[in-house]
Amino acid sequence: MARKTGSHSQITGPRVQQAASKLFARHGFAAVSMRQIAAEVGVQAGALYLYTPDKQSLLFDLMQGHMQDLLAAWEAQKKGRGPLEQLEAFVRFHIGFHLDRPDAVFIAYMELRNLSEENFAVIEGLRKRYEDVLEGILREGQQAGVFAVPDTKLAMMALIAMLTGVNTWYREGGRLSRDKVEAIYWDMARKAVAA
Amino acid sequence: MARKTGSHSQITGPRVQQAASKLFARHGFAAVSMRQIAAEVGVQAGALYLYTPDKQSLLFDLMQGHMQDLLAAWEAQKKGRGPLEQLEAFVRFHIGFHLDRPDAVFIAYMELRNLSEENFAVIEGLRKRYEDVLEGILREGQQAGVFAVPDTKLAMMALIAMLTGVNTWYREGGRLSRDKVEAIYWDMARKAVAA
DNA sequence: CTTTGAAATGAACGCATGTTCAGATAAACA
DNA sequence: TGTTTATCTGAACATGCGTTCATTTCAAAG
Repeated sequence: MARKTGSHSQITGPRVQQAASKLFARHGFAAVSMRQIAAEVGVQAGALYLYTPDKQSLLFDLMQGHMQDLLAAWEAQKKGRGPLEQLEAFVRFHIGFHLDRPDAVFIAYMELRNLSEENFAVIEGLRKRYEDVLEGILREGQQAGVFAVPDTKLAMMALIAMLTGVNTWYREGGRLSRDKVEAIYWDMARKAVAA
Repeated sequence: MARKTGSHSQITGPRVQQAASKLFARHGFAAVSMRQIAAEVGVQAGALYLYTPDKQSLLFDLMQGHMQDLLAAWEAQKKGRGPLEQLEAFVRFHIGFHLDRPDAVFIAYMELRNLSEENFAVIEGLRKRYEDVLEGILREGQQAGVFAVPDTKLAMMALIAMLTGVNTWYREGGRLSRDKVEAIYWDMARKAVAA
């Protein structure tokens, strides 16, 4: 048997990406085989190569797509005017975006070392662009006297780590609503950098 | 040829652990082969099984040892009296301990999913004991009115994530001294939970 | 009803994996 | 000096890996 009824490139392509994302997040890039991904899609391993040149590209495309989505979503976001309003917007945006995509976030943070040198450079560039957003907000606030951060780079790293950590413990339907979580993180972030 | 001159169990054993730690941190557990570890030690792959029953145990022993060191080091630490003093001690301890062991920390955070079910439960138990230390400090401070944290578990997670993040960017001999880094993180942590 | 071509199969490729073990070696002890 | 024993080698094992490709299938176009 070959080709199942109703299967098409436009359906299988995305399904390969979804399966890879799920399995990479669950078990790690190196621990997942092309045959496992194929089984998740319901196809033989050879068929994957209709949709990706190799396993490395599967990982890279996932990470690049995620980082581009992140930057695009931030650009599309309505921003506040002052540093405090911008910081609140950033905190809430970061948490919401990350809670919506736990698998992609996990991969983006854990699988950097499995990227080839060139691919790594591309992803790092995108990540830096995102970090620069927050660093810019902090620098502005520092100059305006609203924030007191002795080192904007350190403060940026500290805040991003704190916020991204939400993915390690938050579970939908748990003790706290998403809005409550956002509010508490925003409160902590605001106070942490406050003048 | 067999057995090199001057090789002994007491020397090779620790060297296997060191090599595994270095390579797991660099490339990830699943991506490192027993032959690579053996090559790093300067031995054939078969010889590794004189020092570990299997690859999984190598990972587990590394992680368990790290977590036990962490708990023992905290116990040995001189603690302050009030919640504020205890929090400062915890922040400085956490940063110092983590900066001293970047490889072990990396493995402990990244390779949880490569543990067997039973081994995972053990490591999670140790991790919870450490998290409970910080949560206890926060709860005490909250009751004493020194801290204002609506949810101690969330605040604990947020602080630990923020502090552990130091390992992703700090490099020895960089812009900031370790003491300066500790001081800035302590300042942010203090303000973040301040009443 | 026939032709076409995209989509998928399934077998094969060379190579690497974790692990075992009989045999070789050299240091320690008698 | 001869014997023992901890230490290590090197080959082998079954299994799985990423990737390629000739072949088969089937929906749609003519």
